[in-house]
Amino acid sequence: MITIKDVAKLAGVSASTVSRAISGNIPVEKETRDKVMQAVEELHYEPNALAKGLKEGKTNTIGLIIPNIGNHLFPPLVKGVEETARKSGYTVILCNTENNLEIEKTYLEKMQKRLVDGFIIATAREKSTHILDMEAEGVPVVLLIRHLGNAVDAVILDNYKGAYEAVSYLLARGRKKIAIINGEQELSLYRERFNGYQEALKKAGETVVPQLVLDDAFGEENGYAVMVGLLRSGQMPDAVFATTDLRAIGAIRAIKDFGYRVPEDIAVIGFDDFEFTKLLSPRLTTVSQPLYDMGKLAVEKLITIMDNKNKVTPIIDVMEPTLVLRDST
Amino acid sequence: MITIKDVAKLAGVSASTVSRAISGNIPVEKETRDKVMQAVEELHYEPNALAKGLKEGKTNTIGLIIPNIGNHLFPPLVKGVEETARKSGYTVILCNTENNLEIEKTYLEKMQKRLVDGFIIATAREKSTHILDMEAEGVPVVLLIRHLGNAVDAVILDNYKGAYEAVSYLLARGRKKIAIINGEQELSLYRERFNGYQEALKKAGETVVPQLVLDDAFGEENGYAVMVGLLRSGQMPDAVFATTDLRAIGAIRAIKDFGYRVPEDIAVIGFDDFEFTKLLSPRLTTVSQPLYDMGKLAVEKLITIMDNKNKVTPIIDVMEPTLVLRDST
DNA sequence: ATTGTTTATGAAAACGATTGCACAAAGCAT
DNA sequence: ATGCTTTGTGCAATCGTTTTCATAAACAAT
Repeated sequence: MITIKDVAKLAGVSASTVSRAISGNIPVEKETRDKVMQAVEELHYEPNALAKGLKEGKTNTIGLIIPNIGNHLFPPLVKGVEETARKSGYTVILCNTENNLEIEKTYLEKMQKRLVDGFIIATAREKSTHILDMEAEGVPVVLLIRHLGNAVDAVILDNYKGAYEAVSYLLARGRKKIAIINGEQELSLYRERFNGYQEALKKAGETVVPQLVLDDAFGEENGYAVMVGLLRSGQMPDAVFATTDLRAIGAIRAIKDFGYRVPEDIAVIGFDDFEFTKLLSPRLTTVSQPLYDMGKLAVEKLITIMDNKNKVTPIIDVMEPTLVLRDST
Repeated sequence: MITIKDVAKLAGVSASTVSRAISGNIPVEKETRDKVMQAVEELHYEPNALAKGLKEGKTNTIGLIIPNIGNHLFPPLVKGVEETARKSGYTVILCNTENNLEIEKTYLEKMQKRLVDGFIIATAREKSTHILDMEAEGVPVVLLIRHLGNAVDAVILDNYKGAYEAVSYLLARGRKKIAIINGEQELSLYRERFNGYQEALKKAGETVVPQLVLDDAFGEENGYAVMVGLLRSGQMPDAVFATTDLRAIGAIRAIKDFGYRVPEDIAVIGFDDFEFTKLLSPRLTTVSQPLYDMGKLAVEKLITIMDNKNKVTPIIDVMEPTLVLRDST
């Protein structure tokens, strides 16, 4: 491996001078600088990132913690993070936790001690004392797609608004009996989506009918199962608001299996706007999250935090969803 | 930050002893070890990864270079890599190159100097002297989904076989006029898929009719465009072999737009088995790549290479595709 | 000519870990 | 009891940087 000393020797100067010539922070005579640069070229010298990091107490690396890269939500998010980080001179270490708290903790602990300058965490747990601890210790952290009250900086979506607009749209188109297929109530994002649903109905003078509120576990399969249950029950809705595209797709499959048409008999709206959602037939109307931009913003916030030594109070940035109209409504 | 010296002081021993007690490689008296461990606990000491890496010349980190995490091919691959690496005590740094050679080179250069112990590269360029250079310099590298002749270790798919089996299946079901929607001929994987197509036809006594060979740029849009062109030309195929699921989906859209039925009038087979492919209607018959396993194998190979100081000749591992039968044939 | 500044450079001390070497204490054989 | 090995520990060097401090040279001001 070629070190700074090799360069120094070839250029006929000391290691310190090489360091100064390269960094440019401290003035070096033009002539010596040229000699150094030439030696650098000649030897293809690249400074050892480890030594540099050790000395400077900084690695220009950030850790990105996500539950599952296989979930279609995350690739755009990761892309936004990665791209923005790269453009600012940061490298990102991707950590996939499999939604396993132990793995998450291990990752955080392992990297905290100077492999990484800060974290972006996108694992959607509600209570996370270990993250609060990190924040308290002064480790730079930004949450993504989740928040821990106002205790930690975060970039989240206005879930309430997304749901409110989706349901309002259905109501405006004359739909009355609107079912909701929702997710785990422990997650605030699903509670908020439910609130949006509820408020939109209330505003229109409708009431929430309990039989049309379907709580679901996860994914396409369950969307299907739950929708089948509803159709069997005799309660025939004229629209479905699914809090996830996957649930919407499952619901559509069930509706078709029962011989009904989408959107003529039952309109369906999803949530997330997974990329492939526009390849389906009917193309899915859905609430779109600006995932790429959210990833981008999270990095920008994190960099600000890392640069600012003196801690300021956390800010929660709330991004706006967009209702994307397609053929399922 | 808590260092080994803090632990040493608290335990009343020297830093060296702490190091030895922790690593366990060198015997330490039971009693002192206990004292050390207790101090470690008490202070929540975690060794500084940078200092350790600098001293040992090893970081237990691998770099994973991919063109675009947004492409559905990559999440399963990344997952396979990440999970296997983690289980072996490695951390992975994800690098998204946007298919941009400059970004790729920058990443490789930047990380080569000891931030990373080895690389897995999944960017599908044919000529890559920079990678050959790395290999020559002794940097551990494994290629994934691509290969550079026999010069560099690689994990690839038997593209020929996948295509051969897909087309043979269509032929066995009585289809005769089989079109192929293919990708850039500069990429060997598409050349191989074409060869498989060609051979299957030949074996069945059919010949390749040039009008049915469609070369395409990329994605769903182009699959659609190219298929429209074919249907307009009056050449009516009874089956389509698309070398990518996205192309297949585009083709199906075109076929439907022309009022034909899939699979009754025209059967369609894709390639890749993107996860959402089974959510479409009709559910797509396709050639599945064992992406997760390929990522896994790549890591295993890389670790072997990194452990083995003495270089052995590169091995190209060829994985088997599987034909997944669904409703589009 | 003398002193005081400025400027460019090198030597050396960090950063936090590991490890070869030296040495003391303990164990064993004679 | 003496010498020889074994065992456990500390000291100091090392990894490749950056940066403080000191010094020498160049220059300006008296």
